[in-house]
Amino acid sequence: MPCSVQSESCGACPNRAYTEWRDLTPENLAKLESGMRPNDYSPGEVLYHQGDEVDGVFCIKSGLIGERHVEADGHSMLVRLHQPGSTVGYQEFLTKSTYRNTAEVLQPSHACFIDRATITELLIRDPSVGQRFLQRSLKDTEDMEKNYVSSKTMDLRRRLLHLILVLYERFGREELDGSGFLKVPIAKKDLAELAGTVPETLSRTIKKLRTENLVVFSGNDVVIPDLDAVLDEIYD
Amino acid sequence: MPCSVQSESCGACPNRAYTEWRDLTPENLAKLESGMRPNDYSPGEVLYHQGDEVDGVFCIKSGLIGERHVEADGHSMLVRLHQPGSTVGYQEFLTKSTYRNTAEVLQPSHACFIDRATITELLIRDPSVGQRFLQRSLKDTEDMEKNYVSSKTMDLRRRLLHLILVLYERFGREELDGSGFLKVPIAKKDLAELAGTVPETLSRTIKKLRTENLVVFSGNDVVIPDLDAVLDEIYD
DNA sequence: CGGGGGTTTGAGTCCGTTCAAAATACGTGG
DNA sequence: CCACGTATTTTGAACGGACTCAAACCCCCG
Repeated sequence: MPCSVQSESCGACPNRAYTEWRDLTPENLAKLESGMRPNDYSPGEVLYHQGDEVDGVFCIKSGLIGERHVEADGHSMLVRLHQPGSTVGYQEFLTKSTYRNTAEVLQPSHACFIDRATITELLIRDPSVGQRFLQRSLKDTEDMEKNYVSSKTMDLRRRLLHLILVLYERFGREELDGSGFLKVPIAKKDLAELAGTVPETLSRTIKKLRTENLVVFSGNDVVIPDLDAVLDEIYD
Repeated sequence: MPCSVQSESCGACPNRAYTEWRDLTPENLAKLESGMRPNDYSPGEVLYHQGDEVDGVFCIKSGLIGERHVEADGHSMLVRLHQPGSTVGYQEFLTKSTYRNTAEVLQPSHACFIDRATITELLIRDPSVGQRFLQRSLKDTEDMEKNYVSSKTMDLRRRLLHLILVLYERFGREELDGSGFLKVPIAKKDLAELAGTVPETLSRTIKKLRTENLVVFSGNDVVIPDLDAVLDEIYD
């Protein structure tokens, strides 16, 4: 169960500079703080379910959230990941629709729920909020468009290499010897859904990458001996 | 070659109610009109090329425009279609990037080019413009997300049926006998790219749909004997 | 009437899926 | 700390949807 926290300062939030609230005046920041509800979440919990009525958004302070879409036939896929600083559910909020996906906690997370009234008020008080959401939405469209194009023009091997590189940029670090190290923050099952495939095929592809010494998995730890070699593979 | 038209009134444009300029005051509307340049375009012409520097947007008055993405390896795909009322290139304009795709004229079209200075000015003068672009971007993200999910969870047959239904809503009409009629406004080659496949496979799928009397193509004329039957096929 | 692009048909191939089972990792209680 | 049961991951074999390559066809336009 989510464990409620008494009070919390958005002004002191380390992610504020990356959120849509970054330009708020102290006064409006106070309004935001008074209208939001911070919570701790454990992996497996959901912030909201696909199809639910929208009553606010979630601002991620720490951890990792995934948006999962499930089809009527049971097919499931991870649509995108949300890191600290990301506002989850803003799309559906701003279009006044129901949630398209289920927001699932993938790593222990701390997130703040912001209710409808507060966001609406802030959108009115400060036009920068709407502008930030516009920039965010433009980015999301671009990402999804690239995803779509990739899914049609690249085979799984290249898509996976690309995904690994994206994850490396977010969660990895370079070692002293120049190789890359990465702890994949999600289960193989979810990694498969993110890459647009099934666990079996992912497993085989990973195996092939290991034999070629391009990307070496051991559990969820990944070593990339030669980053440039991976880049060469992806970009023709 | 585009043929320049002397003057044109945005206030009298039949699509204005569907554009991002719908809320402009007469004064700002005059600003828009003075800063835009109307043109006629023939099929095959391009409004801009993938990779070009962005210097404005195109507002479609009539006709049909397609956004085509070409990969380094020659793979090409139609990303989306633009009908009258749509503003083409706004994404790249607002993100100050280069064009992601090539905007290609698919049907004889009339479009107005609006330069950077004019849009920037209007965005400052009237906040409703930014809000409209936000709503537009949210819709584009949703569309592309649905595209992406469909491409992974539905086979070509269902995707094509879905696409035909979308085209029917835009370009088709119901006949007296209750059947649907549709003139597909693009070549099969482009239809294939839009459906995320190649012409050969599209042709085979169309053939199968005809033998089942679900969707009957003859050239680019399409008859849908039973719309409900198609809907049943798509949704489980 | 003769190109020439677009469309269709045919045959073969491959990438990725499905189904099934083995192997491994993991959490929990003894 | 180890044993056990469960979930995840891996491996194996077979299938299938969509692609590729190649050729025939067709329709439109000069």
